[in-house]
Amino acid sequence: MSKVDRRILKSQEAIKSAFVELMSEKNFDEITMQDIADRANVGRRTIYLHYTDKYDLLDKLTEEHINELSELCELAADMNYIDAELLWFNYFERHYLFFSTMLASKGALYFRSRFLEFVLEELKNEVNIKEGKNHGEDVTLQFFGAAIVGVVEWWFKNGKPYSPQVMAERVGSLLDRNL
Amino acid sequence: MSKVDRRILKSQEAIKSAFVELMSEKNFDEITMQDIADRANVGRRTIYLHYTDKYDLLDKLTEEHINELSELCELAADMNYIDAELLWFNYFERHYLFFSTMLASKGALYFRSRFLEFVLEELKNEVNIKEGKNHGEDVTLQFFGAAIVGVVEWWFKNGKPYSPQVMAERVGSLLDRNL
DNA sequence: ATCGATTTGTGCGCTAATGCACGAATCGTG
DNA sequence: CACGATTCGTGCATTAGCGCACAAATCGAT
Repeated sequence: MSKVDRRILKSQEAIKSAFVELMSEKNFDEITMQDIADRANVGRRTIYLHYTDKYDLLDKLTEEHINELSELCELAADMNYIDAELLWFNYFERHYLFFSTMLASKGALYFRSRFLEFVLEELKNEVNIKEGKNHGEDVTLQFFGAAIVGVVEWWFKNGKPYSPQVMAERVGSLLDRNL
Repeated sequence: MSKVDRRILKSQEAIKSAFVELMSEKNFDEITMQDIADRANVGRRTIYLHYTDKYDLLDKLTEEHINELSELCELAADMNYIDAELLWFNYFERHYLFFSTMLASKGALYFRSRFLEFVLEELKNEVNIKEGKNHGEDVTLQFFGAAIVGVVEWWFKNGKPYSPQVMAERVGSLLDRNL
């Protein structure tokens, strides 16, 4: 059981938080490594101990969240859509700053496309399970993939007008009825 | 110009903040060094790099704030009592958690007595300046010293019922009228 | 295109923090 | 009082972070 040194955890957490904050204030392209270091209160030199560059930082941060969502999907394997969506929306709410910032950001389309890609992957697993609905699978996937990403974007951009519970019920029902 | 290494500043800040938080939850005597380390997310070993023990921590923290208030007194040397008190009450408000915790704490009477001692010192400077009012100087000092500490305590214990401005006006007027 | 300013990536020597271990001290219970 | 559990203070080897410096790359203005 390898325990990660606390200093590493602290530095990484500070860097990640700083990055997300800055993403809500500036375009990705405008953010410098020194900006991140200043906001994180670490040496610029330190960032390079953990990340190759800011693209690597964005990538790793994205993958972390996607891995978490993926694990939630595994947990949800035996659940109905509503309960599964509730896990997701609860997760989105807990990481509000991250998701709202990333989905809103003008200079980081990368995140949105990666998120869509992930959602499509998960949907693909679901659709394979339900045999007999193979008519235009690609189109169906893209349709619902975009719908899910879109509704999450909408939820954040509009300041979460409904609770995670309500969102889960509505999105879950839509998925149930169509997949 | 000696620049303090950022790691030292971060560790000290974390330790001090953790200590104040814990003081609002437990008696001083019940707080262990491990409690502080855990809350501060630093190694217990690290605390000893900066402080001899928890008494030293309490002492240093107290002296820091008292030094700041003392500097405000120097700034206020040419001001009337109301403006001078405003500087103090603004300071108290900015350090709300510290002062309310320390003045409320059952296990750290040390702070209250040190604060009183400091207030008495400052009052002594003021009373010396105003010649002709030497009747029962010790009694006068203790009277107003306790009054000032008491009203600050009351302010915090009652959740700051008035703004710093109002408090400064009332306390400043009382001092003006009596000293 | 040129040029000065800014940012990037990296090597490096040094310092602060880490976690472990251990004996001493203290605490709480029977 | 005895004793086990907990906390304290400290030595120590190791590691992560620091800040500096510098060359290369990039940016923005002329």
